Amino acid sequence: MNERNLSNIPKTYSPSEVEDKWYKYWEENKIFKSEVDDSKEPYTIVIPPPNVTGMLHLGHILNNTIQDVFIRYKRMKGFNACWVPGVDHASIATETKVIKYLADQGIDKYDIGREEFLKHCWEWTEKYGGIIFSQLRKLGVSLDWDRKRFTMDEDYYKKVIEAFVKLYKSGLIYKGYRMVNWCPASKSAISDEEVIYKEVNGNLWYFRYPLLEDKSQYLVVATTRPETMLGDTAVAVNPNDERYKNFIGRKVLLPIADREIPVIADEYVDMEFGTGAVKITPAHDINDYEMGKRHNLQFINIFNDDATTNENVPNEFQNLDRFEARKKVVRRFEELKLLEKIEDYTNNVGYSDRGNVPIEPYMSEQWFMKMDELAPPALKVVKNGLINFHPNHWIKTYEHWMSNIQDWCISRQLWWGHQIPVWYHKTTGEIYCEVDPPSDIENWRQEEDVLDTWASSWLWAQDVFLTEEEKKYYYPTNLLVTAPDIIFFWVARMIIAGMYFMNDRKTDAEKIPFRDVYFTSVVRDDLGRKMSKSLGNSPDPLDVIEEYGADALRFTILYIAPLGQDVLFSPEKCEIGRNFANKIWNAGRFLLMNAENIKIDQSLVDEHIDFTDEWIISRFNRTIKLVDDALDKFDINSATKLIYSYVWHDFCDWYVELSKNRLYSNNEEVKSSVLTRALNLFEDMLKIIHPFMPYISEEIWHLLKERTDGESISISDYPKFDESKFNSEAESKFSFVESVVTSLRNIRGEMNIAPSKQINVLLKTNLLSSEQKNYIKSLARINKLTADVNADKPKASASSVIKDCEIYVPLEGVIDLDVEKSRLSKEISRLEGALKSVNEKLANEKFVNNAPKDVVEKEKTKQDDWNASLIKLKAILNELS
RNA sequence: GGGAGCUUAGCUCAGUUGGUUCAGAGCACCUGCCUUACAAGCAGGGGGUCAUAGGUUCGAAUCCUAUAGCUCCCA
Repeated sequence: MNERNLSNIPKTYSPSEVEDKWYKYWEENKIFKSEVDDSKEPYTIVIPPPNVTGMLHLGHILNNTIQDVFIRYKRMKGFNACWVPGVDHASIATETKVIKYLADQGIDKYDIGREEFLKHCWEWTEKYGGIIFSQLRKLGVSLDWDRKRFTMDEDYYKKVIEAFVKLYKSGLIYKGYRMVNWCPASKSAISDEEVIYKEVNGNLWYFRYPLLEDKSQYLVVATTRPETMLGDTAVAVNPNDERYKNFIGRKVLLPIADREIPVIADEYVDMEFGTGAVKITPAHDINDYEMGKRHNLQFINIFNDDATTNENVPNEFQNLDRFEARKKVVRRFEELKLLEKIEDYTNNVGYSDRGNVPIEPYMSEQWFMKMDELAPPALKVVKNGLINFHPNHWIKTYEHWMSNIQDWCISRQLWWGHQIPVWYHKTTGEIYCEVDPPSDIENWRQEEDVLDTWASSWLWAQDVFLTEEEKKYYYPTNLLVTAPDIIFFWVARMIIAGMYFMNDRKTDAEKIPFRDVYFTSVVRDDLGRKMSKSLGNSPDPLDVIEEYGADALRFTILYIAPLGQDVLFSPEKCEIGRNFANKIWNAGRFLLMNAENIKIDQSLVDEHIDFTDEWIISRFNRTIKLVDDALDKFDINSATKLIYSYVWHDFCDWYVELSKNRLYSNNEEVKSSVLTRALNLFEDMLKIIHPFMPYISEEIWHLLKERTDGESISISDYPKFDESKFNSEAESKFSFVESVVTSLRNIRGEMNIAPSKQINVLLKTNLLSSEQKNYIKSLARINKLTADVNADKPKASASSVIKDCEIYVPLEGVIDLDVEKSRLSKEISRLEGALKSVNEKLANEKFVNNAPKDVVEKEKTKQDDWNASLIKLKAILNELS
């Protein structure tokens, strides 16, 4: 593993060759293992559990990369970092898949029974359950695999059941017959949050309902769902609607069903919609349901649990799919000459998130959790800042939902999941709710329903820790990283669960499940469309990793993910990360190649220091500080940009180039000193890269020197910034050199001087040290550099001015005077423009009097500097003309 | 109908409490380079009335108001 072969480091970095090797090494050496250790402060994250049979997608990549960055960063900073992996059982999704799998073999779940069906579910889970874990490993995440959890684990299952029993006994769970969102595909209730609304182009049908006492008169009602008329038990109008005032209290004869139904008045009716007269189907529409209760109407359920029509409709309409029934009802109205008209109409139809069919508002018996007591404490801890959301505007969404929260329908008519621990006595009907079944089990029948998956995963943050000792140490966790679309499903409910079930703890700060919540961006494709299977715009992350490397994918997705907004991803964008990895690789390659001939000597690390060293050390310390600050603020995107910029532009573009002067000198001691220092800086740089790009940083870290077995950059010390290393003087010395060099390169470019051609340069200044001059000489490829404040201006030269320093490149015979004049003119007008605004400011008494002194001072300095430059430039231009 | 967010270069986005030429980065584009770490690279360059209209201020991309457009969530 640690064999170093430096003689032939390839020119390009090949991630595929190193990534698997290091992941194996990390696992074998238990680098990510965390155990209770009171001498260290814990830093804990629980993974948002993916579906047990789910596949890794780009949302997971973003989410888990962010978690990994924080956990690795904290681990290197000396925290006892603990990141708990796991999956949830995804009740409805898994059951749907297993049902389909069995159906393909001609097996119906009701034929084989609950016990047999669950065996198939477990087989399915075992077959597909490990896949997402191996996919996550590819990403390089530092999860503590010894802590793998599953919501159907025996321990965890028991916790879920205990929670139910506790809530039931406290009167917070009740059973009720009421209208729920029914998914006819899975034949189960679903919660409000599992309903997604889609715009559907449909129709508005206008039906005539004849008056009972005079069939030649009728009321016209408009509906988007004709088939539900079979369950109508009233027609409603607005009491203020003059058109219908004298219909109120009379009766109409409901066509087809031949039922007498009343015309009622209710403020709720919108006079503008349709005709202003509304058919009321209390058993199949949520608004009608409320109205039915207000007016004591009859509730007629016309559907079976699969949304086919039942025995409560006329014979010929029975056992039809709801959409078939719709056609037939419309046809019949047409035949009866009771169809007034059909209009096009776009409406919002609720779909079952999982079943992907329109949901049916449906009366049924369900279990509910009361929210009025549970919600307020969970709202409080977010509002008072014990839990912080990032970006914090999510608080408003959370607050709005929490303040308008409805009781939670927690029962599902499914088998795969946590079966509700309620038993009904076969003869007395008595209800028994305990963790353990009644002892005379033969006299009892257990509730068939299972719990909503979220009613199990809401305990995740507390019950992935199996012992009280663990819970005491690791809980509250530090950070939750999740997609904003499950803020209600999961985040809110986990907070509720924390506040309720952790009530043996004294303070709210100890009860909360996590201190910070980071809401990730939503990953979309390059055109801003949602990733979807049907569009085929969802790249397989494993293919991307294969092509670009896990580090490249990780870095890229963080680099392009703006804070709090959607991230537009395409695989090609991973070139950013791949190229960056290659840059790091080659910087390392450069240093290591030099190390073959130059002695590394740590005793020389503080010797032969010049301003370029002081500058890079200053820049590095500032970068560490800025990265620390960015991560403290959960601004991970800025952190990546800071690191990218430091590595590429400061270290590679300038420092490495500057170092060549001394590395290629003939003073062995200077060479040793420079290389040793550069390698140390490079190693520290790898450490700040490591949380973002764990593989390449580990690989090069091991190439830098011999490491003992089990050592890892993952558990090395993260660099601490040292304010005393900030060095403004060195920075300004460097910046002067940089400006002069850039200016000379610009002259070369504009004057078409080949890069290979050496030039002579005169600098009229006395501000430059000999060190600075040496660097300028080599970086600008200068043959002869003269620095003399009293020198005469050479004839026919290209020129530039940096502060008070006049730069001349003699080009007698080659210079194009027009090009040079336009260069100078451009610079002059640029300066004039800038000076104008400064002059105006300083001429403004109000500015001079009101602005802070230092701002005024800075403006004055600018004015002086630019004036000086301008005068010099103008003089130069004059001489050319 | 209620709420949240967004509008800055061709594209995607930074821009801390108003104050350095503050109008920036990456990608894309143009020009020149196989310079002994890297062509997945190096050097140089062009490009924006900061959505619109008002207002506050000595000073506005930044604060306020209105308008327009886009996205998402909830009902």
